This record gives sequence, C-alpha cells and structure tokens, in this order.
Amino acid sequence: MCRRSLLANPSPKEGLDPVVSESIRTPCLFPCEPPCDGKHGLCSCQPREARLPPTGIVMEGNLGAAPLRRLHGMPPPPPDGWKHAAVDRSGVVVFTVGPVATGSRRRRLVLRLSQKDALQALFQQNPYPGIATRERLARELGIAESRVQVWFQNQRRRRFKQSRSPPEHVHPEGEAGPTSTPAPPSRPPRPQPSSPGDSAREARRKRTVVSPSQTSILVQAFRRDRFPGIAAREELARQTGIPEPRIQVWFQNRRARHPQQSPSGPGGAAATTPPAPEDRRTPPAVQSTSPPLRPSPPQESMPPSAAPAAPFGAPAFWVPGTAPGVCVGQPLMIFMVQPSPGALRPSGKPPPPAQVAVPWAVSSPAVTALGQPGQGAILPPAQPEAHIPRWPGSPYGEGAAPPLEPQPQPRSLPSPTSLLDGLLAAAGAPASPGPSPGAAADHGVDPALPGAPSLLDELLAAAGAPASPASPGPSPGPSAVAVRQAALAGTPSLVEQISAATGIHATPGPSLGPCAGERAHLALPGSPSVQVALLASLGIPGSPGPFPGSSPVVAGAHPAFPGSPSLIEEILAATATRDTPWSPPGPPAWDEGVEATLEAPLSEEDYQALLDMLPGSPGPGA
DNA sequence: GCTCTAACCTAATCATCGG
DNA sequence: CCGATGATTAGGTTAGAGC
Repeated sequence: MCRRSLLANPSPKEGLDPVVSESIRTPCLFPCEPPCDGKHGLCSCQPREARLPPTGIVMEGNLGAAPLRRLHGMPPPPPDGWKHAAVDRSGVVVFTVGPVATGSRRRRLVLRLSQKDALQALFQQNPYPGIATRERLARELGIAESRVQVWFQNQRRRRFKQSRSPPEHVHPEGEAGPTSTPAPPSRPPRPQPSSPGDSAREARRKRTVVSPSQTSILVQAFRRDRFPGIAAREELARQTGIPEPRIQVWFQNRRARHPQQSPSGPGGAAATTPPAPEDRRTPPAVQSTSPPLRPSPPQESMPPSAAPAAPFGAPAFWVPGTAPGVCVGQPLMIFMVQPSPGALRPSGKPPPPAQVAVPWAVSSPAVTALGQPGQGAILPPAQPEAHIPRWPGSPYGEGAAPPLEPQPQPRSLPSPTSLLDGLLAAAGAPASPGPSPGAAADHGVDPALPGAPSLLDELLAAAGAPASPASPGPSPGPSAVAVRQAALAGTPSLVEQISAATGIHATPGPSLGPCAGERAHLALPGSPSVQVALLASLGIPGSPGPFPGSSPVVAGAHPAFPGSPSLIEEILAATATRDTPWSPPGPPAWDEGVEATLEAPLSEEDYQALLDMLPGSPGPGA
C-alpha cells in the first residue's frame, strides 16, 4: 500500500505548508504491495530514487508523518507550535516553530469562470499556445504564465481524452462540444512544433541560461532534495534569480538525467556522488557562494561553508532576502534567523521586521494585496520572473538576490479587483462585488484593463461562452496582481530604482515589477517600456531584443494599454477567420520581435553607470 | 463522499548553445 | 557534429475545492 496519501498532507487550513513536506511525501518507505513502480512522481519504492532527502523533514499533521518518523527513528514532534523538523546531516533534529513558508505544492489556483472561459476560448483557437501567447493571456487573466501552461496541458489531456484525439488544429468549430468531438482515430504521438498543421505553432520560451553559480546552487539543492516543494523552489528562485517555474523544470530535467545523484540513498550520498557536469564546470569557489550573501561584502559576509551549512532540507532556517524578484544586479541576501511565526510567508505573511524600503511595495497594487489568502494567486511571490543573468564577477554575486528583508510574500492576493474584474468592469459587466477599491491600484496595474473594454465579453461571445457575469463574490481574485506582485514585492530592481529615481513609477503601470512573475513585463502605460527604453537609450546590449535566457517583455503594444490589441481581441480576430488554423498572433503587438527583454546583460559597470545617470539615484554602490 | 481539475511527476523528444 | 541541458508534450497520479 504505497500510498502517497499517507504522506505529507499539509494542512492548508493552518496555512502550514510544510516547507519540506515534499520530502515526506516523496519517499516511499513503505513495503509496498505490490511495490510501486517508482514511476510516480510522488512515490517510489525504488531505493534508486532515494527520494528521502538527507534532512528527513517531517510534517506535523501529516498522515504519514508518524510512520515516517518511526521509520527514520525520528523523535516525536514537539508538543506545540512546531511545524516541522529537520534532521541535519549531523543527525541533529531541528524543529522549526512557526508557520512554514509553504508546502510541497503551490496553492491550488482556482480559476474563475471568466478566466476559464477565456482560456477555453484560446484553447479552441490553439491548444498549443506559444510562450508569447501564454504570457499575454496570463497577463490578461492575471495569472502566472506557468499556470496557463499547466492549464493547457491539463486541458489538452482532458480534451484529448474525451475525443481520443488531439485537436488537429483546433478548429474553432468543433470546440463547442468538448466531448462531442468525434475524434479521429489515432492520435499522433505528440504534436511537434513543426508538424504539419502546426506550422503556425508559436515559438517556445527562450532558453533560460543558467549560470555556473546558479547551477551550483541548484545542484546543491538537488543533492539535498530531488523533489523540492513549492517553498523550496521559491527559495531557490530567490537565491538564483531564476523563475520558479524554470527551477521546477530544471529539477525535472535533472532528475531525468541524473537519476543517481545519491546512490547511497537518503542521506547523504549526495556528498559522495560524483559531481555532475555542472558541478565540474562550476568553480569550487563559486559553489560555496551558493547562499547569496549580503551586498556589501559580496561573497564574504557568509563563509562559503555557510552554504552547505544550510541544508536545503531545512529551509525553514533560511530566510532569504525575500526579495522576490532578483533583479538586475540585485544581490541575494540570505541570513539565518530564528524561525518565527510570521517570518516565513505563511498564509498570512507578516512582514518581516526590517522591511527595507521596497519601492513598489508602496505603490504597488500587488503589495496591497499582500496578505490575502486569495485563492487565485499562486505565483510564487518571489518568483523572479525576469530572470536576469547575472554578470559574473559582479560584486553582487551571482545568485544575487535583493538585499531585502524577508518580505511578506503575498502568495495570493485577495486582489480586490482582479484583472478580470477590471475587464469585466470595463465591459460593463458586474465585477466581483468585492473589495474593490483597493482595486484602484490594481486597476492601474492591471495589464489588460483600459483600452479593452469588452474584450472579455467579446472573447466569450466569440467562444460561445456566456459573458461571464464573472466572479460571483468577492473573488479573491486570481491575482492578476499576484502575478505581478512578485515583481513588486521585492527588492527594488534596477528598473525599480530607475523608476524611483525618475518618478516614472508613478504610473501604476502593469506589471511594473521587472522581477515579477514569470515574466516581468515592464510595460508602462503610455510607454512601451521604461526599462527597455532606458536600457536601449543607454545602449545596453541586449536591451531591446531577447537574448538567451532572457525573459521577453512585451515592450510594444501592451494589452493593458489602450490601443494595444489584447489577446482576446486577437482571438476574436482569429475567430473571424475560422478556417485559419491558429497562427501566431499576428499583429505587431504579438510579434515576438517586438518583445524586448528585461534581462539586459548588464555588467556591473553598466548597472552603475545606469544608476549614475539617474538623478538622485542612490545607486547600488552609492 | 464524490467529482473536477490544478499541480506534479516521468519519459520522450525537440531546441539551443557551446566546444 | 555532438553532448549538455532547457523547454515542451503526453500521460499518470495526487490532492484541493466545491457540491
């Protein structure tokens, strides 16, 4: 009875998301009968996987916790208040008190009807949206791009399952009846980007470039836990500056390609395992810097040994600089702190003590929403959407993260007003009765708001869906904000600094946080992208165009801006030409070429120079 | 309790980059 | 060209949310 169900089952009600619940959940320590094949993502009887991390964290309240503890000879949980315990390599069991950041899985996103309708509409148009479309849709719906991607994955399965065949090309017509589709027999293994009929398939996400130092951090984490939960991934995202979704993929690939990282099984073997390629190529010195250090002493504040000292398995003790977004040159700061109940972004995300000035925190709508349990939001707050390749040699270190205090990582915003609401409102539809006003802020930030009056309605209408009266209830809002909040909440990124210095940030522009969500869209109302513009004006290479590992940013037309066609409009347009197989959103706005990247390969010098150019800008070194 | 579906995982494969 | 590795897809499973 190898039941994963026995494993970690964090009690969301308590907001406990065990940081390492994953650890518990993954390993299958039971004498399964029949033994599980190990194919499961969460369970494996095969010792090969050695899924139990060295730390052997246990969760309170987990159904499987007790047995696991027994199996591991772990002591019983502390009486009260403990959330989880970790056993470090030395065998010391450490209990952490207080809410744990998050659990193994990210909070489940509850899509609103209107959001689903929009997704459905797009799905009918194209079940294989490219990165550009996904991002755009994500922006307009106020959810993370990765969520959109997952939704499409699940949706394809649901649809294909029903119809037993993949959508040839998703002709708008057949969609209406999901199941109704007769479905041609055999279903192609899998649509290839270049496969016929898919010729129009959009471009993939640009390859993320993981620097050696970032790889080092990831590898270390991997050795400790091959199955990091959302909390751990977010943590890594903060440390590395790589978007959490990319971290997740990295681990997937890593697991697939480095199955035997720790042959000796749980525990330790990791250390003895031969270094992976990345390891080899990573200078030792760099490796030790894993845990980003404080800005000042670039990499000395914390002894190299510190990194290893902080077993990933015991993330509870590492409170990252919280700056969700690791932005341009933002050093990551991690320091040890006593686990305290509000320190870790529990459901309630109490702001950390020394809340460093976070520019956006003030004006950012996203921030406003902090603290809300919003359901929709899932975006890992810290998700540095804009993955900015660090400049090697930078004093800020590689895994630079913002030297900020742990910030309340708004996991989900109760977003008074979600993007969708905004859309609906704009369309004259009754938006969620919710909160509201604060919404003002949101509105300002909402990408797709202005300019696109009844887009949603149109889309829905085109899709045959009822113009969603939208979210009934206060809908916590999926957080359009959530998506951006990550960007906001965090440390001031270069852009933020620039904005602060220039006052540009006055515009509650959409996703101003360059480091935000999966992708930071720096579009500012009225202007393409301040960031891009600035970078471009400075002649910073790579600014205007995407470059490897960069996160494309729609610099041009932005859905949120009046005048810029929204995705929905695009869909509508496409729908008009039904026989036209999906093709990449054509208009300029869509053009990938229009996209710019936030991740300018800035060198520290560039960075400094940039800052210097900004009047009143303190500048990093300043 | 049941259903639906978001989240996650594996395996396979494509795409891109650097040597 | 080839190896390494990021991205994506199909398909399987778990678990949260809502009825």
